[in-house]
Amino acid sequence: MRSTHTHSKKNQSLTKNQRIVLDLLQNSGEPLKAYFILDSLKKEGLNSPLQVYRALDKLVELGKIHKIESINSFIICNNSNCASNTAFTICERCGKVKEIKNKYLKDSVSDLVKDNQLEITRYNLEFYVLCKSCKIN
Amino acid sequence: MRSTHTHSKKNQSLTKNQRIVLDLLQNSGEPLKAYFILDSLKKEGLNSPLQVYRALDKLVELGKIHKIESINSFIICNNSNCASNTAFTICERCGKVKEIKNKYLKDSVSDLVKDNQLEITRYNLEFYVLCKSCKIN
DNA sequence: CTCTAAGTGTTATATTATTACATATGTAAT
DNA sequence: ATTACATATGTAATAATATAACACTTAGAG
Ligand SMILES: [Zn+2]
Ligand SMILES: [Zn+2]
Ligand SMILES: [Zn+2]
Ligand SMILES: [Zn+2]
Repeated sequence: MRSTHTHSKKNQSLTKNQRIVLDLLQNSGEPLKAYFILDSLKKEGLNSPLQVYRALDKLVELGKIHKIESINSFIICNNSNCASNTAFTICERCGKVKEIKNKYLKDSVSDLVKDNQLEITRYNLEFYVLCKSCKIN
Repeated sequence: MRSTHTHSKKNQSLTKNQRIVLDLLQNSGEPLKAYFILDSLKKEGLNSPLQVYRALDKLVELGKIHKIESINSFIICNNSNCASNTAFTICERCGKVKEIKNKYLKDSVSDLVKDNQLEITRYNLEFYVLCKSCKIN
């Protein structure tokens, strides 16, 4: 059984623009910038920044992609359960980004913010690291 | 004993531009945007974005201020020991920002990222919340 | 004083993101 | 099939954020 059906079903309700932007991010796996996405999808019929930003906004809203704020880039969600909570490691040296997969993260981070008068609705965690290969070299 | 001396000593090595930008952020206490800072300091002699960005860069480097990535804003460090590690709560409703003061935070967050092949050099944590007063209303 | 590193002033330009508005499409009720 | 509504699209213009390049100045170390 190929994954084609599952994949298309999962993305079934997406519009054409949303789909081609999502596909690009999915195939890339890396964080991409909005104007890079625009350039890459000129041939697919995307002509203006707004078309890209609208698709990105919707995909973020759906939790299918995340925005990495400190590098103004967007990346496919690799975790499937983070909603609008994001946690990434970003290598200071090579720029490689990895989403942190830790299903207990949400509970853990809530404990960090002790003030119980606050209600955490979502979070964005950016850990700058030296990645495995950059640490060696 | 007034704090004037301590304060000026602490900022002694700052240049004129760095000082006036820092003073503005210190007096404000709120996150400010670069171009707002520029407008506010026209009368002090700041004429171009670059003058502001250069001062901001230096102050960030010195750990005296922080950049809050998700709102492209800068805020005075209210913690004095965070170096380039930042942790904020941002109210989703009113936008109020508070720096999280928790001296154990660094250790705690390191534990979150289990992969020991990674070396965390710094972090930027943005917790979106409903603040005390917004929660009530 | 001389040399150097850091900072300044200025203009221009690059990058990131939104406003405004007219048109089109999907979906559900009639 | 027609209407109504919400959502998405296409396009042009512009706003907001940030950096490059270059000539000049200042502060400190030796
Ligand atoms: Zn995710
Ligand atoms: Zn690396
Ligand atoms: Zn701080
Ligand atoms: Zn609030």
